[in-house]
Amino acid sequence: MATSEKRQEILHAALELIAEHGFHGAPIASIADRAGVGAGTIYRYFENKDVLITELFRELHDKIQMALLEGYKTDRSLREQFLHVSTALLRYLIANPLDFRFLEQYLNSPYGVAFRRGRLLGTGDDNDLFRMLLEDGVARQIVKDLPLVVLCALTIGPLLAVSRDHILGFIDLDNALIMQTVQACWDGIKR
Amino acid sequence: MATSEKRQEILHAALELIAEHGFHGAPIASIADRAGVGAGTIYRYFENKDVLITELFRELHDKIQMALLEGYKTDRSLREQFLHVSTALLRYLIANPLDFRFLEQYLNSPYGVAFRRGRLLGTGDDNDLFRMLLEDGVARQIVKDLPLVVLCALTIGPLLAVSRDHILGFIDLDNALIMQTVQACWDGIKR
DNA sequence: ATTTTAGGAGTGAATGTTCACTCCTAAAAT
DNA sequence: ATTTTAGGAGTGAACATTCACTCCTAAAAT
Repeated sequence: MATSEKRQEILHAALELIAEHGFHGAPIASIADRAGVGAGTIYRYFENKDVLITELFRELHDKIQMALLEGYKTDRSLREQFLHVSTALLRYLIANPLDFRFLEQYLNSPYGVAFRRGRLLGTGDDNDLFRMLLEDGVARQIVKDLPLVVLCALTIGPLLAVSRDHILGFIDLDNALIMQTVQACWDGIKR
Repeated sequence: MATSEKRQEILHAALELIAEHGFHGAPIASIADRAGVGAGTIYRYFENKDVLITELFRELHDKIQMALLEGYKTDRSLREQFLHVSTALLRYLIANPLDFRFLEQYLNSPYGVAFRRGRLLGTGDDNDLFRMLLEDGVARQIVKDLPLVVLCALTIGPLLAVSRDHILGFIDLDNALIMQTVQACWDGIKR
């Protein structure tokens, strides 16, 4: 097995275990087992467990940003762009339930708070499509003049919540329901 | 110290520690210390840690339902009732940050999933004001005809998210912002 | 071409720590 | 005197991390 493969195996094993059983259910020993490596090997690739998990999140975040850009047209109306990105996010999350579950675990932990804090204090030029869209909408007076974090709460919040409900089997998020949900989010933030 | 006081001390100590440091930061020994009792004493009042935490949530849930009923008028329009309840929820959460932080920890853990599952499969006659309001709105065609869980996602989701942002210091949820946020939630679900 | 050597990736048993929970003693209540 | 309650040291299990060791590969020496 090549070196980079081994690294990926470890990341993937950690993702699966955390997604399936939460942080509690993902001891290093289990991650090593599932990745097919020795426990000590993990520490050749990652300084410690925290670094492993943070790195996992970073890669996932990038991957999702890429997915949101798929089919994104810069010449559409803001509303259409919002609907596109939101729909893409929902589709990604329900197509990749393991990614979603991990993301949720992460964001609802001390890791996530640190991430959010860094994000908000950042310069704003990071690659967060959602955030840019909302800021643009406020500037052009298409979206309600509310703080960015409130707009995020009104959009990303529900999107994550319905994804969870779908993955847990509480609802069946088919195409029609996805569109209705995304539209409802837009109704909430539009002027 | 009377028996019931001791029980309350234990519950309160657990609430504080979990709110401040998460489940990880609330070992039995610390809970006992903060409550001013011996570790063994806790097991005289609660079968195990799970029962203690579940009980804590149950009491908190009841307390919040009571707070939502404060000043609730049955003769107002659905919209006004929704705004009232949502505003009351926001006010309660930002006035009781420890309660909020605990609630969040709980709902985003395996406990919370179990709770939500029980809730959705239940008969619907439990004392959940929010849920009743939304169901009523759908029946009277005032609210979008979406599954109940989606409507919950569109309302409770953002409310919890902005509360968190306020408590973490990312925004200042003053009266004006509370009203705007609640109104935005309504805009999202109204027909 | 064959053997020797070096280096570093990989390992998992051992370590020290933390945890939920138990159990026995002592104090308080009856 | 007897029963009930409280306490906290003790217990074993689970955990992240370490470290002394084992390969394996590929370069160097012959």
